[in-house]
Amino acid sequence: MGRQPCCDKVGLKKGPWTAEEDKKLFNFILTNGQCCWRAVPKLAGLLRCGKSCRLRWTNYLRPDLKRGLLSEYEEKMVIDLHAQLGNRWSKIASHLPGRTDNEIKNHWNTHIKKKLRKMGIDPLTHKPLTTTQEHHPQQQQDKQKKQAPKPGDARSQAPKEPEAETSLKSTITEAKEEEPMNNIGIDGFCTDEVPLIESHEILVPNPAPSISSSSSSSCHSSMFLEELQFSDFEWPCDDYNTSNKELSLWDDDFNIWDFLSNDDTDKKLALDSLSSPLMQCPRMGFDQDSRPYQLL
DNA sequence: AAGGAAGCCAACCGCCTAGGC
DNA sequence: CGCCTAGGCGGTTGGCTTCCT
Repeated sequence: MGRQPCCDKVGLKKGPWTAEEDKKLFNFILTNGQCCWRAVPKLAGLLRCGKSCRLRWTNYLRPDLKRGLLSEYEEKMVIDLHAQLGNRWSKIASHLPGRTDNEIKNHWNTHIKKKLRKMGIDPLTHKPLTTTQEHHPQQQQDKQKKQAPKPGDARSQAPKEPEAETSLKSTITEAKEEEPMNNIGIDGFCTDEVPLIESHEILVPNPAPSISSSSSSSCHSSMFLEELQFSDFEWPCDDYNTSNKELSLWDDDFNIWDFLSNDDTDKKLALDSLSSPLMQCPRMGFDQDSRPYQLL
């Protein structure tokens, strides 16, 4: 017996998300947080399956996502991490704040693989290609696939977790040292400044002592959450195309960090609540000076 | 300029695993 | 222990864009 589908597929919408759907999902998650994805579409008034909603949120709507091409530094990180972790995209993504596993996987398949081959490096093994490999890369890949333990698994290609994690730190440190100072983020928020904090080290800063911990309540900022729902914000509905490039949440017209930048502590508090367990969005938070930081 | 080919990437599918109940 | 769900993953698809002829 197979598993039950994640949802009743009859009458559910598939394909590209519309601006309206995005808005519904975004607002729903903002007000209710992430919980029980199966129930989300129903409660949010969407004709989508829960899995689709989850993917849309994690891959596109999450406020802490970076958009755009991977920087050279990020590419280098991906290559290094891939050499150590194999095709464990989520693990790799967890070391690149604001990037999703899908995004990294796509970038790997479309850009990095080619780049490495061009450089004479086998993207699978990260070792120099032999002459025959260079001439028949695809053939070689197929061969390697057949020799590989069992599909699925990339997991088996990679060394076991602890070793990988240990050697990883040196690689990351190394890569960080080489990173040029060219990726100052919006409003001076530099992604380089993102502390590499383990999950157990995550603290939820509370800039305004008078307000209870963001993790304990979601209601203290409800009015600001309302504001965060962008009720006045113009969502490009009609001409919203499938590649979603017009969606301006993160583009020049509107950026979540821009939204934070105008020294409005209340807004920051509201968004702080988004980084609380309620939102289960542990990559985002604010430091003592109310400067945003992202967590791994 | 037009049309086909190639590239890109969001989204989906099916399967697996982990964890909660 | 078994069931269910979320999350993770590899592989794939399909629509849009860009490139090439």
